Amino acid sequence: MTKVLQSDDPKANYLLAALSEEEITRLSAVLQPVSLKLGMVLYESGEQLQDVYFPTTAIVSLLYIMENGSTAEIGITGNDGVVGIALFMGGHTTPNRAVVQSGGTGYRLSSRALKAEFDQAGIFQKLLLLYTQALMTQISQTAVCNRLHPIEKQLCRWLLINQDLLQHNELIMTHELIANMLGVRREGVSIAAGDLQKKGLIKYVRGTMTMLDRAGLEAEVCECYEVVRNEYDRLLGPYVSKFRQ
Amino acid sequence: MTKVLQSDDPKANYLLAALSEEEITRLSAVLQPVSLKLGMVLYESGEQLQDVYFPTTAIVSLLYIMENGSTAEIGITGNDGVVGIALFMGGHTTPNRAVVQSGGTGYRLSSRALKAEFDQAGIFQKLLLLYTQALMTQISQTAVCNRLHPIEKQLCRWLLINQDLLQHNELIMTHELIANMLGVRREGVSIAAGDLQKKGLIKYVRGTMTMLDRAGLEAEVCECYEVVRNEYDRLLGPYVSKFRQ
DNA sequence: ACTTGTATGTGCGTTGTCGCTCATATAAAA
DNA sequence: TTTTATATGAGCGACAACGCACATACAAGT
Repeated sequence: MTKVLQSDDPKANYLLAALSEEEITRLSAVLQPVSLKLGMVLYESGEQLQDVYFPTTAIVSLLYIMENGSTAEIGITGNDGVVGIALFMGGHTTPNRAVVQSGGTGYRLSSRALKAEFDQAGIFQKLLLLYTQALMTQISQTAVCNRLHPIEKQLCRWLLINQDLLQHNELIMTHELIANMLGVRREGVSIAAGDLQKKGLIKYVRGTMTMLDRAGLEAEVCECYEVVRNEYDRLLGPYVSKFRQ
Repeated sequence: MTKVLQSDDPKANYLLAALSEEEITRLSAVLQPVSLKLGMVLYESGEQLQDVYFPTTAIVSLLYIMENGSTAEIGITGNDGVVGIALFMGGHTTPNRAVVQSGGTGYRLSSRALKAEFDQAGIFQKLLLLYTQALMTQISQTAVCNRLHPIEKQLCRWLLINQDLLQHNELIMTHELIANMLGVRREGVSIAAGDLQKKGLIKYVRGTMTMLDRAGLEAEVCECYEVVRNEYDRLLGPYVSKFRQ
């Protein structure tokens, strides 16, 4: 596999792109470009974090694992945020797992460097805290959505969120894996996906799913999608708006 | 209604109790004791927050309100935490409502005073961020619990959480209100509560519910309760352990 | 070409929760 | 005491999601 990192740039991550000149020069000395491969575990539930990650093209899923082994996604981070919040929040770990859901690139920052920069109390700190709040909204909305909305709506939401973070419309993902994310049965996903395909909104074959009609998906999705997106824009829009289309 | 505030003390709130001498003297000049009455709305969804609240005997519920009016609780704060996280996270507001679920007392801190103290980057800041992380765990677990566990288990969890924050075993709360918290039908709560009552774990009459057998409830509850509690203890235990029994 | 592994489709019966309606019981107000 | 409001109990049918079992279809390797 060839190194694709040269075409990348820290500014592909919205948070890094919004830093001051001073901060970005300080950080670029310690930011390490990394290839985040599909399935890679960035941190395990309960395990002390060593680094935070700023995805650029990769998408990382925050997964909750129950005692009986069933899983559910509580949040998704791409180039809109940072993975490893527990490091600057002070907990050093969290009871969830971070898994690369869509392979790509990102930047790694060591715990030490992160704390040093965080304690400068500049824009960096501000952005990290704002992103954390945005993530809380995402998690909250997931809680509510799980409670009140049918699988098909949730699948739409999940697809739209992923499309926002992807640079393209193709998702390498089986129904089985999606089911693990949504915390439902594989069959449930197959049926919902089958419906969406009949409606012409998506198409899929053996592990790849393509979003065909974004407007159509937005018409199907529950309010939860927009609430989270609007809140992200409200919180971070002033800093990153120029980078979102 | 008589003022009951004289018997109260900021140190009844775990976070305030864990501050340094210096911090607490600085803050006690600006902390205002307040009576938090049942049903009082501390902030509305989307409304700019003016103050944060440190409950002492009151319990505050973080409620999510859907477009169709249905509600669901995403978190609960009592004397273990602080209400109004959006103020120091930088968002100034959040898409949820904070309602007093159990009347009592607390301390109010103005936005200005909060920010001033937060920016001192002392224990106060550290505790607020740690509590925020604990709250994220609570919200995450709610998301997962909503997805995977039946109403009766969730009711057990909700009762235990409340008991932890109460100084007694009696909850002034109708099935209808509990249903709004859990985001389920009133009948669902009635049936679950009826079951628990048959098992002798609780008893209730018209708007008051009494926890009779804590060990029994702990035997019934899903893992979600303990995960959240353990994570709180892990994060804040070093600072507040002496104040929890 | 054939086998094997994996992805998706389909069809059960079961359960939990839903929305609805109405009955009953208790508390508060008149 | 009587009336009124509110809290809880109970009984429908409907439906979404469950767990399970198995069929089919496609892909990769031998």
